[in-house]
Amino acid sequence: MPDIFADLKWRGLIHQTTDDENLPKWLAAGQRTLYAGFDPTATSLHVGHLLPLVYLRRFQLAGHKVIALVGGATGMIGDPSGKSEERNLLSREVLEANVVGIRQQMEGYLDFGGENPAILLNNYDWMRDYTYLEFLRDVGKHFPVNVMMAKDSVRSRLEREGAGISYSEFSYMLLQAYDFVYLNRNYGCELQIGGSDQWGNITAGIDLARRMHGVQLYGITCPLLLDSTGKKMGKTASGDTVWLSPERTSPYKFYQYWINIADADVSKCLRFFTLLSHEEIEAIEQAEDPRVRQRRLAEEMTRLVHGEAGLQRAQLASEILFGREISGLSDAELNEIFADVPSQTLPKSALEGEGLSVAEAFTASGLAKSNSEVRRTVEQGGAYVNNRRVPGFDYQLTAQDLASETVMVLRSGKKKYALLRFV
RNA sequence: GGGGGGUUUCCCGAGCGGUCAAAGGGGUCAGACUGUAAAUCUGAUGGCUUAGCCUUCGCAGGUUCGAAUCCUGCACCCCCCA
Repeated sequence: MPDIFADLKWRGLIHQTTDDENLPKWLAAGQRTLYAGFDPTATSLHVGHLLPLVYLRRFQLAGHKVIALVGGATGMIGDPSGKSEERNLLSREVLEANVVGIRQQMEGYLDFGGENPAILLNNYDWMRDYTYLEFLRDVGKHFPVNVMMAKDSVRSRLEREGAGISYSEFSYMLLQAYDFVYLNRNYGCELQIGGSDQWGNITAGIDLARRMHGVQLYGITCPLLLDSTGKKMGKTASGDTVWLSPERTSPYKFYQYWINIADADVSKCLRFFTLLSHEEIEAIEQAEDPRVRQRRLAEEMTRLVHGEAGLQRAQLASEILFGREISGLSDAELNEIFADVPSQTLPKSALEGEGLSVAEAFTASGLAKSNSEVRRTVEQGGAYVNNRRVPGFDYQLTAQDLASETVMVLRSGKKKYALLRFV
């Protein structure tokens, strides 16, 4: 059995463990069962979820049994960990849709077939029929309030002026603690992994198991995903969340996200997210051309999330988009390459006669909000049509400026593209 | 309840009767350099039919040839006293 603990350590993926001494040996001694929980706060997972997901995958590949738990029940309450303010409750319908979406995505990352299949569970299944009275007697009885108050997630809220915490969020940890105990009883699960903000919830589960059944469980937390400037990762430069579903974040944008990872963070990302071996990663880190690191990272990540076909598409699009003048391509090719780029449709007649002013074209495409903005961009040399710089604000676009039969490719600055279709 | 201070363009923050679309910083955008980086440098940053015009300085009125600047009322915020 491969030494999973040493691997995690090498990758910098161990933040804390509940038993530094025995955990490595215990893991090395045989197949263990572990779980990680996922909050169904949206219909899709995002880059932030990838860390625990790949974490589970690593364990699975090392021969351990993994459980991915979707929090259909816990999501109804909301985990206060790492949140500075009380959260709004999600409606039941939204939650159900989210659970469905997330379950589907999980299938892409873990192997649910084969010799050592992963297990996918939803805690709503065992919490649904648990009555309040029974729960208080079985579980609540084992939680000293003074201990609960001391947990980071609760204390930081109480200390924060004007924040406070509701009773429901306060008792969230009981639910997660009980999940662990339930999984232990029914699936032999003995280890929980999560982000460092999950420490309080994980130890709550370990305490509960000891009190209820006298068993010893374990926990490992991984570091929070912060970049070198201390900001949470997983957002594009413009602040959009990087989702794992191609509908929400196109393979092209996803690929671009990783290509644009800062030098200071690229090593960490390679270690955290990819399944590449230590030797491979070290070789990449020492490559002559520093861009190899980002390219390789983007390649691995896009292949993992969007498959080989998605990667091909993203790479082709990137090549064209950051290349020279766009010409000699057909509608079909352009539509393929720019599948992810926002587009607007205008009547063909707009290009006739005088033609279409640059101002109209750029505002219609959504690349600029006002004519003044277009004027500025053009005057500063940042406006392009088919990757050719627009010579002046007075320039009129005609059928001559089409990149293919009906498509015109507009660009503002270095990276922002939009398509205009003329029909 | 009494007294004082505040509310400015995306944010912070100057301005205290005309030279104010409003200093400075941050952010953002664009350009150069580069590696589709970082750092740096340059420029831009209310709108428009752009040498000009129009709308902005909490809200509503007023004084004045002219108001972000003065007066009145209202709303919200902060501080001090009770």
